Amino acid sequence: MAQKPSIPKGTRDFSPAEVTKRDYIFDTVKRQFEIFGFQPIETPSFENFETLMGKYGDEGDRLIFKILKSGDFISKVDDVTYSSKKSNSLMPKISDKALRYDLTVPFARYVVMHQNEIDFPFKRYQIQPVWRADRPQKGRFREFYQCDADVVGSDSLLQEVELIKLYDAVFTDLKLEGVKIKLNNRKILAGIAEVIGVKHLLVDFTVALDKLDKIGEEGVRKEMLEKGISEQSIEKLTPLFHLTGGSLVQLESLKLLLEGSEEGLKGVEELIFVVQTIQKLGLKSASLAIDVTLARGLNYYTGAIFEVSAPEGVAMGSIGGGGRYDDLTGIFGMKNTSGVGISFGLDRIYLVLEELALFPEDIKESIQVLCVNFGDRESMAALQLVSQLREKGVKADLYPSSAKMQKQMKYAHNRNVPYVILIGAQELEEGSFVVKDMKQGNQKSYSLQAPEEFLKTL
RNA sequence: GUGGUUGUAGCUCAGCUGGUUAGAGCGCUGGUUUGUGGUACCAGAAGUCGCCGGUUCGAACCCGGUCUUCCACCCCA
Repeated sequence: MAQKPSIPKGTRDFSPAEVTKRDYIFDTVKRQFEIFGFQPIETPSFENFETLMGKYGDEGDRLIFKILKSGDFISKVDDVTYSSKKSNSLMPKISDKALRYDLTVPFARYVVMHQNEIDFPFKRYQIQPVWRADRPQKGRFREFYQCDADVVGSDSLLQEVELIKLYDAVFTDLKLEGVKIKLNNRKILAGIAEVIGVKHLLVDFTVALDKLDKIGEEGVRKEMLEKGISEQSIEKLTPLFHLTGGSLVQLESLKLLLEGSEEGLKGVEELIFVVQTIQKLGLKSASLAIDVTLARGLNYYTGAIFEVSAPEGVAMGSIGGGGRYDDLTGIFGMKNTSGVGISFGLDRIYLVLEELALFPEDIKESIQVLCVNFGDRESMAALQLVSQLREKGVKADLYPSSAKMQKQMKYAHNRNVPYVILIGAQELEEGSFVVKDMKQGNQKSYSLQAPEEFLKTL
């Protein structure tokens, strides 16, 4: 009985055409990473259980894929734990490894373990798959690639500026115009919470504020009330909902609002520096804007927060994000190491490029030349020509069997092969080969002695 | 994790209130065309109706479970 093949929920196969397009994005991103001075590292696909657990909050722990221990692990669990049926206490007894959930925590682990061999500031990039036991939706998978660039060991605000320039450079190379880079600062959020007297509810406060563009001002007020924030406090936020003008104007208004909060004002100063510096340097295709409601990934960010959204008109969540974390390596015992990083959502960028038809035409070609197979004698000559072309770096192939001409032509057509070479009995006698241009439809004859004449036209 | 949604030929989908042999378009194979693809015409192959169970004389259709898809929440790339 044949088994019906299937793949797990939230995972995908990639066809040759898809891999080619994904590689185009990977290569573009990698090139810019290296141009900006980042170095690649890789870490294992699974880590020790304790390395990952507790780093992403309760919600994150739930989404981590755990790997079962080997051997007869159940028999080693004591009866009390076993009969308690509590997943939390049972988990460490049956699992001691887990699949990588993101690239940031493994990177922190890497930095701490290799601190003696690293020259700081350390700029690294990493492009590897990560796994989350999430419920899949469009653009959300259980296995997907993350693509991170981080700098550790420098608290200079120039790094924030550099990372914004890096975003711009990558999206410019990908011909993706109109990307919006949104910028905020955790210190501003903390400052606002302080000023309105809800410092202890910072997370609830920011989570609610983050939803402004989704549920509107009324929705945010309602959610804040439900989370236990008083009406008077919420009332003080009113100017926040109506910030207008350019980034610098908004930051000036924020200064007034944050009077009395040292931390908040520091956050504003930081953003003013970043915005002004970017204005001096200029951006090619992306735009930068302050968004005080931005509050993603609050777990470890301490300074700047970035989020990148697709150009207007494309229904897609964020296609990148990042921020500064002053104490990421602290959890592994290495203090006072500031880091800042950004991430590209490759799978989503792929979907956006696809929707806007921005993949270059020429990456669709699998091979440049296909030789038609006319039989044993003819194909020997064809194979020799194919070898010569390959030595010149031309992607060339010979159809493996002398199938019907129609079938071979159709194969070439379906695979988008731009040139088909014909060497039949007649050509063999004349010592020539015919090249058919599949786009134009015309064909031309060349001498087998001088294939470089054909090479010139490629 | 909560609530909802989807699943019929390789692909996109039709199939009326349960009723005999389950349909279309595209694709595929062959032919018109034995040295020429994309167009046209002709013919053909291909489906355990996601899976398991139940109701019924009878289920693609109704009911339960399960897997999958997509959506909202949660969270996030």
